[in-house]
Amino acid sequence: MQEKALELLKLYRLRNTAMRRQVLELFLKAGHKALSSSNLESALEKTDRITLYRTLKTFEQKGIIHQAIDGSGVTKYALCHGQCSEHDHMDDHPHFHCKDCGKTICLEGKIQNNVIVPKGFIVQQKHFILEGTCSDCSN
Amino acid sequence: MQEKALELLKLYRLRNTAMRRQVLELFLKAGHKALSSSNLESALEKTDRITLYRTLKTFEQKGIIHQAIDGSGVTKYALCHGQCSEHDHMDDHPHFHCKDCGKTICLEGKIQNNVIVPKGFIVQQKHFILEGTCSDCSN
DNA sequence: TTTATAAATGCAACAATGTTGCAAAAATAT
DNA sequence: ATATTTTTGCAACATTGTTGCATTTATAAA
Repeated sequence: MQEKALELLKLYRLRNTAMRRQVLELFLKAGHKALSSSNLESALEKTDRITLYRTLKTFEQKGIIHQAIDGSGVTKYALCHGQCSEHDHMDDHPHFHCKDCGKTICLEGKIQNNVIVPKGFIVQQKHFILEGTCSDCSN
Repeated sequence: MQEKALELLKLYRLRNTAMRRQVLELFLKAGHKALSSSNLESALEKTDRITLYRTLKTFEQKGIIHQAIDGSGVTKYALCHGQCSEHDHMDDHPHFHCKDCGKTICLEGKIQNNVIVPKGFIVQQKHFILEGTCSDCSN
């Protein structure tokens, strides 16, 4: 995991700092699960909220992580497993949000768009959120 | 508009107060456009943020308005034009969010769900957000 | 290996959004 | 007109997020 984190930082030409390494490792460990700022904060040893926010913004801009919109009101991020690039996120997959535990995960598959928008409306991005109960909570 | 507002308050057995009347009138005027707390606040003469939040919560619980999730991080509400009832929102229509002006509107049509969720996951609600440029901003 | 420089951090200070408890005020029922 | 229930408005607080600026750190250059 540590090697992978360092690799990614090098790949995206980002300086190797303690915060970036740790945050990246947490995202790698989380896999398809989205993490909020407070999630990360409690998992980190040394925490500076401001630096964390800036780290997340940097990672998002580079295309390492993407916002997982789940309607919870909390901003969450997940690793870009696909082919996201700088300023061009390709995360057109659905997100599942568990009402019980609050967890959000990235689902497989592309979002299909069969929505007809009124004249003059230009669609640039789509978000599909499924809300319900996850496998951990449904037992 | 005033009559309609009073009618709705009576229908849902809510006391006729200045705040509720005004907020309801603003929603009726907005039609399919979603309004945020701050949107409403600046449109209201006499404003108490706390009372406004409580009013919105009450209206939502009664099924008069529904949250229009748009990924902006700001909670927005729109009138339930369909057949929402107490604690059972039927607002399964897509929402359009304009990146330029920040406006969010309710679109016609039902959300179609062709997403396959992993085993053990139970879907209760769906949200479809289209992001882009609205007709007012695309000219 | 030391030094220069560019980038990132950590702090204070602030803004927006949202919640709870409680006394006072207002709306409806009697 | 009065009693009762609901709603309001206030203080106080919590969370999430942002900006400016001096200090520190990571990397590049000598």
